[in-house]
Amino acid sequence: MENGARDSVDRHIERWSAVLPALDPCVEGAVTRMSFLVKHLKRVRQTLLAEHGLQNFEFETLHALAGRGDPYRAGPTELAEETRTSPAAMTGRLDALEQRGFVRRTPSPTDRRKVVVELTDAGRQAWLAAMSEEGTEEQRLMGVLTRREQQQLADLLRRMLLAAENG
Amino acid sequence: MENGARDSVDRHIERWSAVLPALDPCVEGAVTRMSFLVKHLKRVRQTLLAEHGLQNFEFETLHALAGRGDPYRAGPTELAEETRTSPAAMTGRLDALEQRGFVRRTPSPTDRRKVVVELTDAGRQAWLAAMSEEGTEEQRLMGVLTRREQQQLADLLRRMLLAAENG
DNA sequence: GACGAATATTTCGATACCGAAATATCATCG
DNA sequence: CGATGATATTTCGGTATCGAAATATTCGTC
Repeated sequence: MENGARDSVDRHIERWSAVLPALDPCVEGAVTRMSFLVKHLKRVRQTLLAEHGLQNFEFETLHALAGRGDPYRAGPTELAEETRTSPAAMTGRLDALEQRGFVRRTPSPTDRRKVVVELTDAGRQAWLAAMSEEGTEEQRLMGVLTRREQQQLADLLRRMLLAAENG
Repeated sequence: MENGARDSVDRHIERWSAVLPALDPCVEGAVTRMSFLVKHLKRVRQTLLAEHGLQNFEFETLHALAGRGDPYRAGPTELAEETRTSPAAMTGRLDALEQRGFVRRTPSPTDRRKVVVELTDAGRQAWLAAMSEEGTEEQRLMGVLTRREQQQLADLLRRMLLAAENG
């Protein structure tokens, strides 16, 4: 056995261990790999989305909004939390999306501080079109794992995320 | 059993499944959790580093340089690849670090196109000081897993990263 | 009902980042 | 040797992002 090949992070860690023996290879390795995988997926998705005339942040926002289900509505603050961005950034995102006609901003009838962001038909179509190819690279990478391993991975990450979210 | 609590991603996916049944909860869940965990760690690290007067990108660059081992030298391109940033971004990073006296840029004696970036003593001390607290949150999150599970996680991620790196 | 705290959104200034072009140097090969 | 392509780094223009301040509205409470 021990069929596994070494990746770039293994090489990193080997060097680091010589410099700082206290470093935990397990922790450092997992965290660094997550960071690299996320950056990789972001890059690939960016080029894929470009063919559909969408930016990364545009798709992410449409995705969050589409995930709300019918009717596709949410407040800017909810969307900011859902996508882990700042409220200020979400204002900029919505400005761009509204200008393209993908979302509509209307004042809330019950609370005049609030704004209701709604996905337009054009926005939903843009999301669906991008969605068709979106996820290809994710599936390719996850595809190297068995179904059971995919489940294991999701479970391990869920426990970590719970620790992150519950302070 | 089934002790596990639901996280924010589980709630996302439940909504999405109603909208788009073709969605693979396993893939989507793992990827989204990685993205959120990375963002979370970045935020926490940023506040920790601020107490040491360091920015996130400064630490990341010093970290990559320190990881080279003695003598702490590398070219801008190597550092850019190692940190998964663009060469243009690395130029900006090095400008900032050089101005603070944490790195030194000298022309390569063998190839006049190249630049040798070297960690100064001040840079190494700044890295070490930040390193003491750095990794606290990483260890807290990884700490919810057993040692064996941590190893499993690192192994699963390694296989995915290998798929990403090998086209 | 009025006043202060809390909430929701936007504006503002600053900045780290990226892609593409520019610049300079090296390597290859006829 | 000279030309062409590859490599290394920087510059440039544009932009998505952030923290903090500004603005507007609602809530709690006395």
